[in-house]
Amino acid sequence: MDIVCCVPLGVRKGAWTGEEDSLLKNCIEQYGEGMWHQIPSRAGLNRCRKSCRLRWLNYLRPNIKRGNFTMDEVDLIIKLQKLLGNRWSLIAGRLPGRTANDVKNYWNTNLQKKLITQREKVKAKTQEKMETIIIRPRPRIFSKNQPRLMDKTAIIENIRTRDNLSEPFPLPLPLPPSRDDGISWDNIVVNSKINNGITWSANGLIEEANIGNWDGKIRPGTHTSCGNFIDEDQSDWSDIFFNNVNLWDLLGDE
DNA sequence: AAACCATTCAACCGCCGAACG
DNA sequence: ACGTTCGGCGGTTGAATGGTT
Repeated sequence: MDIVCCVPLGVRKGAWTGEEDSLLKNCIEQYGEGMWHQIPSRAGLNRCRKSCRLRWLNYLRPNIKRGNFTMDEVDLIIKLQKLLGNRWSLIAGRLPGRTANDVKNYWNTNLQKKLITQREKVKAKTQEKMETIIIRPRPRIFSKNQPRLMDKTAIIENIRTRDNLSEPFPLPLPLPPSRDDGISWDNIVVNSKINNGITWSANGLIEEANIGNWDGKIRPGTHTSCGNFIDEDQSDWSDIFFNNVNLWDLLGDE
């Protein structure tokens, strides 16, 4: 085991002096990198091996690039951090002349803060949208093999039953507007346009682009908003529900 | 001019895996 | 198989510096 991070009694710590730097540099130029445990004695330094190694790698090594990070470098750091996580040595390996410590420091002092504030903004914006979305009716995709949607009579019957029994309405909620079922959607939905050319209009119609018209039937095989193809025999309530979720997710991008 | 606060970055700390005896 | 040493890494710290009041 290490002796408490290689610190025998009397070993110097803290900032390096110019004299120490030149001793270390001369030693490594003479003996080469590596064998760090031998460096302090060879160089005549009262420093631990780790301290010597760190000083060399982060400061004394030739071709170390100093100064501000360029836009390209910053861009690369962000991309690589996203890809690799906090693998600073790997990230620094892709940035000639930059050390892992430099990259890490730059990330901690600059980029992390920016990303956090950016995320907070996005989060706040999302919450704002959520509040709006919550009060909207949900557009739906209907399958003809859903028994309750086989015909409008069944729907009306379902509503009557539900109203009488005061039961919670089954998913997904609420039912789409119907032209003659007596339910007034006009108060709720007024030309609220959604993606893919699907429009809920005041008279209760879905003006469709690639989803079947609301007339109590759905044409066999329906494309969803996210490009999936639902076979007429595969669709069920959960499909409908989750497809709707996807559909409404798209609204978040507007 | 002085006190205070915020930021930067060099250096330290503790841990891990590989190599070795 | 086990213990020790070594190199390496990421997280953290704190002195130095700059900016603000």
